[in-house]
Amino acid sequence: MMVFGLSTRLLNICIASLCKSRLLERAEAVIIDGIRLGVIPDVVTYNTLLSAYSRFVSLDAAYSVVHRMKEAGISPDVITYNSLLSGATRNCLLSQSLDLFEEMLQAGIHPNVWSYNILMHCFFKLGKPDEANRVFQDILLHNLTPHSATFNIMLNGLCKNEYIDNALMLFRNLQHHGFVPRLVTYNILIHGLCKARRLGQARKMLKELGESGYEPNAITYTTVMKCCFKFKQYDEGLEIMSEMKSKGYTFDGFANCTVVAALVKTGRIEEANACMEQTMRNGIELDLAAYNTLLNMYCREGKFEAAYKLMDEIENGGLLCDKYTHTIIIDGLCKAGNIIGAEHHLQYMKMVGFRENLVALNCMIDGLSKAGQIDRAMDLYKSMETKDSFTYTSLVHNLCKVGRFRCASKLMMKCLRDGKKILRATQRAVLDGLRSTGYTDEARKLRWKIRVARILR
DNA sequence: CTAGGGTTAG
Repeated sequence: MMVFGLSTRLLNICIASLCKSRLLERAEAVIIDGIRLGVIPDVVTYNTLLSAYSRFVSLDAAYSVVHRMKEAGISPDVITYNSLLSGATRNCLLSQSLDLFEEMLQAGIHPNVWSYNILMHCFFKLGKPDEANRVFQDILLHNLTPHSATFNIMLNGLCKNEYIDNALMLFRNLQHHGFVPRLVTYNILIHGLCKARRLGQARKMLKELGESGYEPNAITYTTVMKCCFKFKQYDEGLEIMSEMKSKGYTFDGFANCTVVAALVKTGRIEEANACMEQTMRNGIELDLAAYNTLLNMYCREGKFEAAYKLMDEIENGGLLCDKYTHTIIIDGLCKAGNIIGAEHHLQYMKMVGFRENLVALNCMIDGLSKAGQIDRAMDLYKSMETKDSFTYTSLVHNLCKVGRFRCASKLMMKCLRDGKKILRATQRAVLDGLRSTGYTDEARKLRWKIRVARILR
């Protein structure tokens, strides 16, 4: 008995290590060998295997382990259910999660704090913060000791459901009761603040993070950086980028795309080049999004030959150019004043099977209007299935530039009726234009419409 | 077992 117990423990250690390295087939083989030698797998063995299948393979594969363990006469325990629950929640099979929870209760298995943690997470994913909060209260009422993850899940869920103020309040309250935030906690709140455009508070939280003795990690940096770029605070974002670099963090593929795109957008081509090269030196392979980023860089430099060559390389390397690739080329050609080339590429895009692409057409509209072909831009606009605020802003802006204020005004009214917003500067250009050319009534009418639209929104 | 993710247009 003693020998068996010990052997099963050893088996489990071995299985855990194989599972951790995702060597599931080897793990299965070891279990079979073990049985042959008389080592009986227990609930821990199956749970370990199940959790790995759920994480690395599929939920169905995890269920088949449950089936096998039941056949072997072993009853699922709370950990079995928690693994299934977290798998279902991770895969957004939320009703399945709720069913599993119910099933667990029916089977007479008492949920532990992790079961409740996952359930909370599930309710947040469902967009039901009230239900999640009820679970949170349940944890406290059932005298289950909350784990620090319990609080982090709660805070994250509140942030994701746009209850950032509640999250902050809970955070302060918890701190007051002795909760020691972890780095994750700060990252959660900083992301929430960034998303809510509260950059000042995000900055303060970043400072607090430092004062608590933590060092921002790569996640902290990329969160804040991305947020700066999103709100067009490029200098600030780039400053964070260099701070991140100076701390010795390197970019992964995702961060690299964000940074290079921002550098290109702000005309810092040299730096963009350097960044791209550094990332490649770090052994990160370029995928399609990275190629697209590089392609955009070539276009902005006017290196169209290099751009076309890169497109060939992409497709020869087994990747397929996507709508981003083609749109980047079309926009690049437009910006370089090569309208004919851009139109050709638009045709080509259609030919290789892409359906009408709003962004590509918007680029075309902008290109045509800037190249003095505003009537053709208007024709294109009329032929479009869908329009958005870019379409309107681009046309209205360029109509103003050539002094066609009444046409611009009409288009803007249509835009407002469509419920699309238009850049403030462009609105002003139309109003000023109408007034300066004597159409004060029209200006007044337009102003009224703008106000109404603002109230309705 | 919770935190960030990339690329295009005004």
